[in-house]
Amino acid sequence: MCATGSQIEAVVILLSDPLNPSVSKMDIRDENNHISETMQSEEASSPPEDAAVDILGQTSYTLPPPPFPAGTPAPPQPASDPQTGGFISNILPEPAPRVYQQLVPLMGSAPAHLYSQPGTDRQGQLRHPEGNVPGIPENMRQYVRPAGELHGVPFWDFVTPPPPSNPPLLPPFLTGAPAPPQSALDPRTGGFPKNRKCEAKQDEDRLYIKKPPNAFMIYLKEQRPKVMAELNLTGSAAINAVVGKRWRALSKDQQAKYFDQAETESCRHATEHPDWSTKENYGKKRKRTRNRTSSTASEPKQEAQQAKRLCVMPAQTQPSSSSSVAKEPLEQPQRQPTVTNLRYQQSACVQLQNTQTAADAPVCQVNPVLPASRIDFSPSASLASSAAPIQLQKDAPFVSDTDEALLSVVEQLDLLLTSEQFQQPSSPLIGPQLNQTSLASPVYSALSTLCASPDTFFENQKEPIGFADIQDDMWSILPVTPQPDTLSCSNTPKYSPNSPASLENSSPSILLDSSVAPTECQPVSPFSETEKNMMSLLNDLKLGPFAQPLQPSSPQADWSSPESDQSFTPQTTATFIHSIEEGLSSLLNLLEVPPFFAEPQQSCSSRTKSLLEQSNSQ
DNA sequence: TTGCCTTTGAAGGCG
DNA sequence: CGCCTTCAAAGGCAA
Repeated sequence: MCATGSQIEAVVILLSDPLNPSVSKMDIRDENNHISETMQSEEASSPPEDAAVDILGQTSYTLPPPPFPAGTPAPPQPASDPQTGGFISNILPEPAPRVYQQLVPLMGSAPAHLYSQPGTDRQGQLRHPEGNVPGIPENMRQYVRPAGELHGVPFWDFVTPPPPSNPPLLPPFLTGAPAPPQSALDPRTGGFPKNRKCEAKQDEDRLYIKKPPNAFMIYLKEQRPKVMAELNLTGSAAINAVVGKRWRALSKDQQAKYFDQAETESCRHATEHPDWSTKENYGKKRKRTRNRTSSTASEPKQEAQQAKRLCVMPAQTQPSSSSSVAKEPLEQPQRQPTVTNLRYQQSACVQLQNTQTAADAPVCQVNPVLPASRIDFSPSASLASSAAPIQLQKDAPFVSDTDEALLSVVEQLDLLLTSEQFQQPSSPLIGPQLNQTSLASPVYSALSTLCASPDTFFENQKEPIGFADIQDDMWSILPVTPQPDTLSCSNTPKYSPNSPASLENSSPSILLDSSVAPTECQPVSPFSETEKNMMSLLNDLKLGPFAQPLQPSSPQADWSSPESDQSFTPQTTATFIHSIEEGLSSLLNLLEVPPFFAEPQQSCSSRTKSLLEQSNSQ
């Protein structure tokens, strides 16, 4: 996955088609019956696995390591390290580099990639330690540093290059970040300065800060477009009644994820508006409307709209769209299923307390919102938000299916990493080692970097990241260990840890086969069906048209050159993105991602189709 | 142009 | 503590 800045634009603007679900007109009276039917049909909407395999097998690249450590002088390595498949080695660390602090995965959230203050001595302090960094591949250890220990689990800092001098606007799906990253780091505090315009205006006009949504509101927002399509309803009152009915039909577990989201939103809201309370808005709504009535024309409304755009506009809302009908399908999906795991909730709190100064933020049980100097830009953390940071909405590009797909994959990685299976203490492959190994992966870090500065990510990316990387990543996180509940003989792991060395001459299918053969008594496969599917899928990844690395000498020129076989023209980019969209869609289906994304008809955006058609016609 | 409708949950006020 | 009110989203509709 690589592209120039313009090509990442292409990625970003690959818009989702408006939802085009097959409308099944139903009587609301049948709603109860429909609930289970819908769930079943959604589960059955996975595209054929074979298609996913075909599509996913597009590219193969060497693994790009993370950027050189910010605390060390730029290593005199070539832009493309033949050993590591390195990349962005010629990115100069200016100004102060940021440090992504890699923590233990939070509850239902991506592991926090925390922007931390690199300190005054950026040449020395961030130098990677000489000590061992458990769980980190050897060729990556120079890019990390231990950052502490939590419950016996070490975590580490991941050093990345600094943000560009003119950081780009973030797409809406990233706007959950607590502070706008387009602002330069405050040299004094190390954090992002607050939006002065918004702040000043808020002081001036006391901008209306909305309440954070509760769990049902999040669910309502997610379900409304579906209900509209399924029942062919338009009135919100009727729709809300249906959604309310569905909400009550949900189990506690199903509702839990929405409560988690609401908790996250509440924490974020509390951090962004520490002085705000619900009584702040008490009576204000009617009061505002009364004021609006008494004031002239649309000024108050414009003010309110501006307030929305500038300060508290939910990321799900497309700012330029005033058409409710068109807007609904473009809504961002809410944060998707989170793993309700108290242990990680607690860990999150500990981490928060561990990494921030006192009184920086209220104590959050989940997905703590960090002070400006330690902003969590992890993809899933971005997804976790529905509140946009200040001023990013106006010109923010749309989010494409691909963006969501990538983020969803990351989220799924999180889910895998935070699943019970990965936390069983008896497994040698779980816990910090596996987590850190996988989270240190280039794709994961690249995705995080992409999310931190999407417009420049590909500019800085001197080496492509392809599906081989994703393959390695996904494969690396697969629990290559028997599941205790399926073992019939012993608890002794039958497989070596899925370290790079152990996998050196192994393919997923080989190991998959070996899972049946090598032991004396193994009537039950130790792998779940999902794992098998993933292994099979990953094993079938093929070399694709982007398998050859780009020439690092003039990367951007080459990438944009239509004469170059290896270039990323808009057409090849479209093809590539198309494959990502469909491939990830299939992959997400295997991972049982909720149907908000895994609807096959949405896997290829109209924009992508258009680009593909252009490509074919040329 | 504005408020109502309609849902659930959170939060604050009040007795 | 329990009850009540308001507000989060949002799009049609009546006044």
